Amino acid sequence: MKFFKVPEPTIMRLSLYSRILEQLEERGVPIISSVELGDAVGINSGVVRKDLSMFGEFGVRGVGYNVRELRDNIRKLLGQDRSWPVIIVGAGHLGSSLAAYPGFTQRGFSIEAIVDSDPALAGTEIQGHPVIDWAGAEKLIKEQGVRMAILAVPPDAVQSVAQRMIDLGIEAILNFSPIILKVPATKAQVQNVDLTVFFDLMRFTSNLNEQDGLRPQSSSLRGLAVR
Amino acid sequence: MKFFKVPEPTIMRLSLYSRILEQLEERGVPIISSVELGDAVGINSGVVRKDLSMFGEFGVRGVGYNVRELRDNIRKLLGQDRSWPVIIVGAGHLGSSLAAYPGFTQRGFSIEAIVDSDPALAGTEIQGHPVIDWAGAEKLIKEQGVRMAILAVPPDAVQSVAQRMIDLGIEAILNFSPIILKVPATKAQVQNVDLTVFFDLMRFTSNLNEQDGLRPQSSSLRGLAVR
DNA sequence: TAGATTGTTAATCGATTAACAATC
DNA sequence: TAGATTGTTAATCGATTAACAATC
Repeated sequence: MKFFKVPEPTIMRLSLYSRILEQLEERGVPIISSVELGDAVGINSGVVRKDLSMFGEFGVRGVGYNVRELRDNIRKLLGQDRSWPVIIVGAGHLGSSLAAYPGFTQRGFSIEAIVDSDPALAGTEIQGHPVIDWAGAEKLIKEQGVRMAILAVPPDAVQSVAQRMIDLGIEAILNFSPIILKVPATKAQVQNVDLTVFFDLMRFTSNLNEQDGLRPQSSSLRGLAVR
Repeated sequence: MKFFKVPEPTIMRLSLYSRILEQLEERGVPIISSVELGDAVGINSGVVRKDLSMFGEFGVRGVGYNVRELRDNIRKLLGQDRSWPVIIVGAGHLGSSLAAYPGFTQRGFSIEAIVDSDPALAGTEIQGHPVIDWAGAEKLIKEQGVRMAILAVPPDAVQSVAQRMIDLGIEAILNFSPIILKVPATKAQVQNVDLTVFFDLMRFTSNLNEQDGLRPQSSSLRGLAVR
């Protein structure tokens, strides 16, 4: 088999295309052009064609892309065509919220369990999902072939928890804890979703506007040197 | 005043530096070099120096950066030195979870209220935060000088909700709804936090590994053409 | 065939990395 | 002064955009 590097932005956009195509399919739209698809996700049509051409030739010149066909292909590429078992680590605020989030199920994941080190929690349920201890986690991961873990543990525990998960065979980690988790790419793929960074990004604009009393004016982020 | 463009990645890293410096300050570390700071957030030291030099000269050649001083400067740049009022739109699953998330308060935000269009909810409380209607929102935003809104509404409502918020004077939006919100940058700054994209990013790896029975081997994302 | 749109190549842009003079 | 580390410039890398031949 022949592998090639795929830019992360490309995969993120495939995810967006997938969602748009799903909507088009529901509305019964048979064909879409790269221009229309690009407009729908706010990007240049060339990017759409380039992204798709990395994985095959899905379109028909002079015509466009068959919506259902393209949707099916992208679903397959992203693994959206079946349900994936995941395990959540951490039964705190964030972990519980994630467990309650219907988006997981809607997007083809099934939350097998929530792991927590607190012995008082093992055996209970959160939103219908069993809370288990680490011994239970090992068993579950092996038996169910769980490949993905979602981390929502205190910052100081993240690194060791990740290591533990990798040792149990986990190969993809989505880290919601406010710390940049570093793991060799040969061990597992890690995605950090650091909400505090997004908060700061949002605040930067307002803070800057306040400093000079301006409303946003430029089309990109501006800076102001410390006086 | 002289403004200049700031790359978004730079601001995201400033957020990370800020957190590391906070920890160093707590531990009583007086000085840090760009190499150490870079290591802490997993990047090259040159990036650290370049990021910082955009806003001023914070270091001492041959010595490094004074931790407390640098922390204070970055806090000021990001607006972390005071509390910012925010408003959450949408009292559903996601909105409620966000309202319950202690990270907002910890990182210097105060949730003034949750707006919802359901008249049955107005007047109630979620996690101690009042749920209000749109009339209430208008009043609150004006009176409290709220500049930021966090959107957690159904996809089909996002665009109109954003417009409404901008009309009320909101200048920075953090959109958690699974849709790419598009707003002219002259109107407001928008950050999209599309969780489903992260899910797909995580799954892509596992899906690919499954297709050839491999464990992750390369240092970057790989692709496999549709056969 | 004429018009349209893909797949792909070349040109541009921007961010990261490497290197080093300035200087504590 | 000698050693260290910054601030900054030049070189590299990678992604986006523009352009167009291929082709339905």
